[in-house]
Amino acid sequence: MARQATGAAQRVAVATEALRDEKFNARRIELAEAALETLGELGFARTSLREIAQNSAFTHGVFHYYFSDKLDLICCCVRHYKAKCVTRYDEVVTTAQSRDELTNGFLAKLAATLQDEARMHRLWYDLRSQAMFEAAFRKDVLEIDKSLEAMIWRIASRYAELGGTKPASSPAALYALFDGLFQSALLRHLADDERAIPELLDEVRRLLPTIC
Amino acid sequence: MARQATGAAQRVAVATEALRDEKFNARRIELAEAALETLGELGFARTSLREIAQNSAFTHGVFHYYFSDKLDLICCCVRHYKAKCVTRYDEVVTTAQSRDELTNGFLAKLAATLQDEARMHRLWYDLRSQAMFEAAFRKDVLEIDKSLEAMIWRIASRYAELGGTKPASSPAALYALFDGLFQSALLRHLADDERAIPELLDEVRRLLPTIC
DNA sequence: ATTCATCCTTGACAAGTGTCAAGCTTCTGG
DNA sequence: CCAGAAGCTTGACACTTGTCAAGGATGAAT
Repeated sequence: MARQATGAAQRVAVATEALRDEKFNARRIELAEAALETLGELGFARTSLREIAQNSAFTHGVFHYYFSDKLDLICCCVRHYKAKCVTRYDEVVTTAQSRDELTNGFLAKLAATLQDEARMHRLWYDLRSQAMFEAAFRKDVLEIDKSLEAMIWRIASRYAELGGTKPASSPAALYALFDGLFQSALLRHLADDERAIPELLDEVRRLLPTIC
Repeated sequence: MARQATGAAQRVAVATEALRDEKFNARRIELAEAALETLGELGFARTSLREIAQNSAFTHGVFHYYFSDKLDLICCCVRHYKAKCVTRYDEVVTTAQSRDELTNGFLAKLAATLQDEARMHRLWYDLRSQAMFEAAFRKDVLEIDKSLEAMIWRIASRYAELGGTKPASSPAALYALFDGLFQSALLRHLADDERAIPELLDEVRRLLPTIC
């Protein structure tokens, strides 16, 4: 009896703790999402905890209840950002039935994200640069970079498959190429260069058959 | 007579002013160089004027004698940085008499600069990211990016010429590819990945014949 | 209804920031 | 040699920063 009661109590305790953890984590993500807004607006260098709090429903003290310090918060942001972006093209990859369809779907998503999520993209490049100075970011950043490389590779593989060929480059080179082009287009787009997006699309359209 | 004297006096005045300007500019560059040291060490976000001054032979007040504000200083740094790096491979390009010679010379310089000047390179990526947030940097950054693209194009053109062919990609795509590969290798190198540099060299050696 | 842990706010702290004015030193032209 | 300009230092300013402790609100369990 006593043993059973204890066991039940323990199970309850474990369950409630798990629930608390879940709630705790949910709030962490909520705060991280709010932080991402401000980070995307101002960049890492100019973003303070107070500014983040002001653009959220909370006050600046909360962040020290949910995060050990500023680095912890930003690491959480980076990790959360990752989950949202590495699946961007997956639907196109799985549904496309021809090279043309895949190309058009890919280019459409590319143009859309460059247009609509420019602030998140520039934040990514900002944080990746920070990782070159701040060791605490490196692990997460390198992991995301690998995920993005895999994402590009899925597109290239499928493109090759639809033409009955094999990609002509390594995953690393392919990713470097797309990332470089995207980064350059993003900078030009943010500098109000209206040719940035169309020229990126042209370049990618021309490149796809030669490298995949 | 009066006219001549006035004319001579004016010439002298003009000359001395030019001299002063030159001295003034020399000091600006000296200060910018000191600033680059600290910026390369700490990154844009963590670098303060006092920190820069402490790592130099001057005190923090000087910077407001020579620069209107912090942005002005950093813009000067960026511009100065440019001049030093866009000619990095030019000697190799002009002296190489064969594809092998050019390849080996290029790869050697690539490895050397990644090893020895990693801090300057990460600063460049940092500042290029800053330009996505801070409009004041954009003009200079875009200009440097163009110069770097031209630098890569000189290598590719010469490589093609030495084999009697034409480069198979656009200058923009080629630069994006090399920049992406370099950036990724730099991050890995800074994360103490010893395979970063050799793998970059392998990748570039493999790529050169297929794209140039 | 009371108690107690959880969640969040508030206000304060020390340290650090860019900026600038006042004044010291050094150099230069007369 | 000396006056005045140029170059540089010093110290102060207003403000922002991350951090944290004290305490109020909230909600669940007894």
